[in-house]
Amino acid sequence: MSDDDSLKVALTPSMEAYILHWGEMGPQWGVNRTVAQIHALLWIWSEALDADAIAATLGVARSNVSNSLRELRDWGLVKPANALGRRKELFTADKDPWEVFLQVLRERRKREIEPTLKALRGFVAMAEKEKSPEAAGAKMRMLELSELMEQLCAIHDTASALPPTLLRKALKGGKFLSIFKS
Amino acid sequence: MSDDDSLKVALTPSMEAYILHWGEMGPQWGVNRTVAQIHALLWIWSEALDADAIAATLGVARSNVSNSLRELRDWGLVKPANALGRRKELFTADKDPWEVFLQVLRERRKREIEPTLKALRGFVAMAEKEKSPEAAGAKMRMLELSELMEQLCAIHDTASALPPTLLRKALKGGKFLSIFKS
DNA sequence: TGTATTTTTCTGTCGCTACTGAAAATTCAG
DNA sequence: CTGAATTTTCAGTAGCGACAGAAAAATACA
Repeated sequence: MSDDDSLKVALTPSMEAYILHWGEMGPQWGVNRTVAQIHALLWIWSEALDADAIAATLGVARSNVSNSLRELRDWGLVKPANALGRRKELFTADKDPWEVFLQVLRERRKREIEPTLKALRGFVAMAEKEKSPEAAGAKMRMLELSELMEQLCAIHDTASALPPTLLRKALKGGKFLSIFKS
Repeated sequence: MSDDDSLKVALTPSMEAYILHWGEMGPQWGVNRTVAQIHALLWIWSEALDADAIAATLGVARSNVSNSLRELRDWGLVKPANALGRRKELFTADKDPWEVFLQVLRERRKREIEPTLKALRGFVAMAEKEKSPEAAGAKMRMLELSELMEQLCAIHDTASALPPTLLRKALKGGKFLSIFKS
């Protein structure tokens, strides 16, 4: 583990608690502990960090950090911060919670919702040819489910077409209440 | 495995495809394959099923079904259907996709969002006492994050206070567009 | 109350993923 | 171009969760 303490970053107790908590939440949302912890660290820590510092601070293998950082980059949650005159590459995470949230939404939609929707349409097509009495109800339900997903996508499209500040104000101010009043 | 085929339910190809797909999505959302498959089966199949039929149809151990059903009941996604003059207990899943979606939302909020929010408030309190320059930014971010979560909860509260039909119509009709126009 | 049926709990196994440490590849300085 | 610094890939390990099958408990019936 060769923890090279000299590279470790001095976490305050609250930071450490936050990182640990985040690390435990990760698996429940489909990312592993290390990935979640690294994101938590880069999010909570004001300056950009290099991979060795991350490894030392979290007490995980350097190679683990390398792989996890790639995953985080694939999620669009971490980006390399160019290191002026610095040999090692630095990384940062977007600090704005809303931005992070929306990015996760975008990515999950792309990875899970869209493919599932596509598959679902295929299943409905298959079900067209199935003449058993059971098949009818199943087809209907799958159709309803795909419609639900389409509606959610439509909402997401609308919301993400707006300038972010506007979106945030609309949600903060409780203006969204008005949709339901009619 | 003693697959007792006589209990197996006759899935159509589209049903089978759906169940398999759902089983693969499960792990990405924090439920294991069997749990996801059982829910898919009970959702797609019009009639209630007993545990043995489920085990035979999916080709998994009876005990596995027992445990998975409990988990699904904890999630509020499956309920026992009382079996008139029937020895074995039967189970069904709510068929309405919207209802399922909202139930998952409720449950995840209770299990993950609320506790995290609570923890987060604790971390912010801890951070109050930390006088390092790094701590200030971290505290602010944690506060912002907790505010984001509160806002999402508020939206959820509002939406779930409505009669379900009304909610659905509001979202279907694209009325939600209006929030953002101002 | 005893017996048959069904469900749950328990224990051990297997498989998969996360993770480490080492080796290979890449990047950069001189 | 050469060698040091750094990052990525690779192969092996370990730990954990999912799962099967057996044993125990609960439930229904007579």
